[in-house]
Amino acid sequence: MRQEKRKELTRKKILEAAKQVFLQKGYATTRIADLVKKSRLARGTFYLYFQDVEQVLNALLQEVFIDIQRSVTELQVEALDHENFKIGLSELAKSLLAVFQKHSAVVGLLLTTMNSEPSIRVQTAWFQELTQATIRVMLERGIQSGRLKNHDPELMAFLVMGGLREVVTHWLIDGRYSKDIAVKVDEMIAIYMNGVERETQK
Amino acid sequence: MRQEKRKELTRKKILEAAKQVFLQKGYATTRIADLVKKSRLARGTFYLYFQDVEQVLNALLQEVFIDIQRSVTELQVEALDHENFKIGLSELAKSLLAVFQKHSAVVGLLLTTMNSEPSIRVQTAWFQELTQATIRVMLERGIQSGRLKNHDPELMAFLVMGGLREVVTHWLIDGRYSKDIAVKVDEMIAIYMNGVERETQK
Amino acid sequence: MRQEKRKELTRKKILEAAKQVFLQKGYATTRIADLVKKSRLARGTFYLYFQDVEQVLNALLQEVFIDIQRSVTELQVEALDHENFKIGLSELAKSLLAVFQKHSAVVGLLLTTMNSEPSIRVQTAWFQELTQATIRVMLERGIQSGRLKNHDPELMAFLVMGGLREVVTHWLIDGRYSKDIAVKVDEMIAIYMNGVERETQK
Amino acid sequence: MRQEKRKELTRKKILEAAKQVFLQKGYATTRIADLVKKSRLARGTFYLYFQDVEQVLNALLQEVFIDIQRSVTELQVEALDHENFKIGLSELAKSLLAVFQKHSAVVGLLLTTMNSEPSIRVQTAWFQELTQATIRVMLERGIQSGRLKNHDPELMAFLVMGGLREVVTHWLIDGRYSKDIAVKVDEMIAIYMNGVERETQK
DNA sequence: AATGAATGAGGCTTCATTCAT
DNA sequence: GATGAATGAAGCCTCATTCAT
Repeated sequence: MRQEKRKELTRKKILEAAKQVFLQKGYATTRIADLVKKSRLARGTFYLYFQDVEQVLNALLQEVFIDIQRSVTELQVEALDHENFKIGLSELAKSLLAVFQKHSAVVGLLLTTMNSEPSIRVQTAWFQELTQATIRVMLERGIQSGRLKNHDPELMAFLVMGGLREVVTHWLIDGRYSKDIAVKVDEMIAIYMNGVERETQK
Repeated sequence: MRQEKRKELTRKKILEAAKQVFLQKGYATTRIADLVKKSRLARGTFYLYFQDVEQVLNALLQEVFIDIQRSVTELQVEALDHENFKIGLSELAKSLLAVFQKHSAVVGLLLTTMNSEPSIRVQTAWFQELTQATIRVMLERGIQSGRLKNHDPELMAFLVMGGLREVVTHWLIDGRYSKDIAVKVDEMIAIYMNGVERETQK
Repeated sequence: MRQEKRKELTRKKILEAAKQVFLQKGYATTRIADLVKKSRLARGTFYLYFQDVEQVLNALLQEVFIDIQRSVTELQVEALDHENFKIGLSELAKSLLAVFQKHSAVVGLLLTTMNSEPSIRVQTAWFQELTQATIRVMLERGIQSGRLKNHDPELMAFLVMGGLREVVTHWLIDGRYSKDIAVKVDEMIAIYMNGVERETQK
Repeated sequence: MRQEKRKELTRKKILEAAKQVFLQKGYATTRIADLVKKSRLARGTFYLYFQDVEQVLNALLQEVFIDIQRSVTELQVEALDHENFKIGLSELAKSLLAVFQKHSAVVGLLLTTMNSEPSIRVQTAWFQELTQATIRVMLERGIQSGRLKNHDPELMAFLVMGGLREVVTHWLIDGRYSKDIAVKVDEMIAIYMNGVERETQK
């Protein structure tokens, strides 16, 4: 009982240290020695909980995975059934942003590592797939219900995914849009929904 | 001089080897040993040309930088003056894609490394900035001339940049859209220009 | 703690190995590999205690520094107050020789390295200065008390220092004067005190 | 004929470069690359004249050896036969100093390297021996002729040798006694001849 | 459980040396 | 003769991993 708690605490220490170190010097250059030093544990202790740095990264990603997945699946249904599609989308996006902000360090990590090493891409594939799938499903339903134009759902998913990542990256990592991120999200939706071209000859 | 040629050849050997190795095992895990093995040179020879692996990456990026910059600046003017804005955009995009395809390995590298480690982000900042600037200029002129809606140019630049990167990544790295990339580009432009929402109650 | 003792032991092992290796092949050509081989430790272990070979040399010199300084300062006072100046000097010299003999390997090292590379001269400057200062102080007091002629104390210090080093070098390194070093020291003192010229026309 | 001169010139270039480099960064850390760079010759050219850095050192020492030996042997005879022994000594010393000054860079090198590495000690042994022998011979003759006290000639040679080296080192390397070196030499002789102790009870 | 000293494989870097031009 | 690109052995250093305490 006591042991259990203590073990959990030590594990947390490592994860917390990792978050900070990854943020400071990046995942690729982080050594076990860095984690051990930051967490103020002994070198050997690390190996009682993780095999290597990658496992620590995965553990961190795991944490956010659950939250992101829940937020997406719960809201997806509501969003689609919403009489006003745009408002539904907006809510989905904002709920997602709230999760991102809660785990900002790890999400930042996710965004910067997901496209780097082949070995890591595997670990972040779930995020890619989850996002892709969510967007595709929404688009397909929108097309079926006649509310959306008949564009290639996959292509559209790529665009939204990429745009979202770019904006979130600047938001979380560069400290852009500190407060008015919600406004920007609505602008994003407006652009994707109605485009930027003025309807001249109307 | 014969020597001069030989030097140039050796340098090329290293760069060529690096392209292949980076592609295969990713930049972050590439060792000098990998490069000298692939290029079939002696360990010491590497140091006559580069200090470390990062310098090799930079040399590769440098090559494409010139081509990309030229392609963008040359066509930008034409695109903007084109009577049909969309066709101009399409041509700009396709010309850019041609450059990307010519340097596909390095551009793939650029796309995967640009958002990773802090140290590398510095090296790829030019690409970010060039793309951002190009898109912003075009948008701002479009807004001024009344052809485009008054959206935040920076936000729009992020969206296009992100979407483009996502699509190009799947194209170059995953082998998606092998042939019909041109079609997809036009679809991308259509989406950004006119949005995906159907104008129902018109 | 057990650990503490073990650490101290390992450090000692390295220092002991260094003493032997320096003696055998000289400081300048000693490699870390030599030290780990002689001390029968792993390559990496060396770096837990020292950064490079120079640090090992400094650690060794540090040890003797303390002993030499103590022996010199303690006896200096007595020597000067001695009614018979020469006997006082003799005792000071012999006490110094005892310290030299105790640390013969390191003192030999000190004598051979002190005038070599610029980088090392810095490390042995304390010895130069200590010796210089000691001799100067003694001379100046001797001059003031009227017991010594009014020669340039610095010059005199150089002569004694040089002579002492030469003799000690031959004693410690070449194995000269194995037993009668004490006799020779008294002869040195006699020479410095009364000169070698016969007082002919007295 | 032409070739001969050219060869000699190239050799000189290397030796001159070596003098400067040795002076700047010390003998032990001087690399062939340093000599090649300073002499503005090609790497391969070096090997047409010398095998390694030690050979260059030896060549430099060789030059001074001849001058020193001549100066010593020529003057030795005169000095000993001089009716005033002290004046003879003084002239010998000053003539030696003139040679030292002429070759100051190399003599400085000689003084700093002669007691370092075992391998180099061999190369500078001639200097040790020459000086020792000269001093011993002079002392022995002085003793025989009744002008000098009956001290151990070898010991005395060590003292003079050491003192001389110390003073010359400070003169050549540290820039001490820039002008009044001659005065100091006479003071040295006075000390060795008559000692520093005042003849109180006379 | 936790510790941290010790290990040695693996990667980095320098530099003497060769050899084709 | 002179050149300097290429070489690879030798030394340096880091760091994941083990293990006795």
